[in-house]
Amino acid sequence: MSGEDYLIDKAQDADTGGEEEFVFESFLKDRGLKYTQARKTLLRKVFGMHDHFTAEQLLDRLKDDGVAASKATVYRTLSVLLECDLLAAHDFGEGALYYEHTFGHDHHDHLFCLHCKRITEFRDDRIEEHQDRVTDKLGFEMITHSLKIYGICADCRSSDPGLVERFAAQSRMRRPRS
Amino acid sequence: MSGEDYLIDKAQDADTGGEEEFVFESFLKDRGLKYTQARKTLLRKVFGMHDHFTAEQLLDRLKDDGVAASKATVYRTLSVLLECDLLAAHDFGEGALYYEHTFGHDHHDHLFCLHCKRITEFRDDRIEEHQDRVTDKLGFEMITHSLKIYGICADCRSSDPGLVERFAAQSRMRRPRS
DNA sequence: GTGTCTGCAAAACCTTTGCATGATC
DNA sequence: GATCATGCAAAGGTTTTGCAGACAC
Repeated sequence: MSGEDYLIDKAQDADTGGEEEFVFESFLKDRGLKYTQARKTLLRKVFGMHDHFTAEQLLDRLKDDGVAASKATVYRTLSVLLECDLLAAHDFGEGALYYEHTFGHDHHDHLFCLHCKRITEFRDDRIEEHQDRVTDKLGFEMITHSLKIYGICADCRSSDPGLVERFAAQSRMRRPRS
Repeated sequence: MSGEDYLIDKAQDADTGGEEEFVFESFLKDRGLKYTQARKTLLRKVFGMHDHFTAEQLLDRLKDDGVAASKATVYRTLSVLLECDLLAAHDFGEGALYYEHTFGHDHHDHLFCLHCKRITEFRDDRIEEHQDRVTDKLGFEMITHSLKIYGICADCRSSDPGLVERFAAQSRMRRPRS
């Protein structure tokens, strides 16, 4: 099995055909909520970010485009997008949450480079199977799960081989990764 | 393989023979830090807690015993204990961090009951092997990792079977578990 | 005695919320 | 026109930090 078999190609779903707008609008209508200009703008921006991003980064991107929205509106909109499953949030212990749009994506796990903060997605069905087995045996009903692997990516390592040791040393410091 | 094979028995290492004191004192001495009364008290309290606990819970326990320490000292001491590997911290998305003392414990993963907040430890070597395989293939140097399974434990389920559905519904709301 | 610790209160940090104003249906 | 959304600023929670006095070596 080669590395490519694990990787998830974000570019594949770069073009969703705008279907997310339909999902969002339906979700809002169903609950008597309004499809406002701010929500429209934010939805497009979020689906235009093909990496994981923080609320702050989203705010900055909006400002860059001259299409500002307030911090409160950004957080409130992200919250609605989470509820309607168009968005997922992940905590990598960096203080702020990282978001990614998920339009019918399968579950996946993450590699997080402690140096460049790059996030790589992967999926391993056998890990999933073993998780199911563990919860079955222990009588635990799984609702969700998260597997995060922290370390140094190949690019960072080749540009500075000492990184691994330095980050390993501080890995058991204040903010937890585990 | 039965459920017991996965479980980690915390009671086994309830008595460390006070060896952690030696480790802590050595660590402090090596860096020109002082083994103060507050640190001694906190170390004992931490190693007397055989479950996961938050900073707040630790503070409360200290107050109950009439042996108060300030919030600042508690946080600062926890931080030192993390550095010398006598303690580990885990974030289950509850707002505060959960700590557990680790005196030469092997790595393990966690089940977190969303209802009663009970934390169960388990270990599955095959999951670990698959993680190594993934990082190898992707050229990623793993430093640490965390696998957390969220759901409802057997006890909670038997006392209220509707819990699973209720928690599943709110699982994609604001605070992330993934 | 020098250098580190402690406690207090204030700050930091990300995120949420109250309220008056403005937009949507 | 009723209701919901927005923006601002203030509050929320946990954790960190600055500083003056107290302790350890």
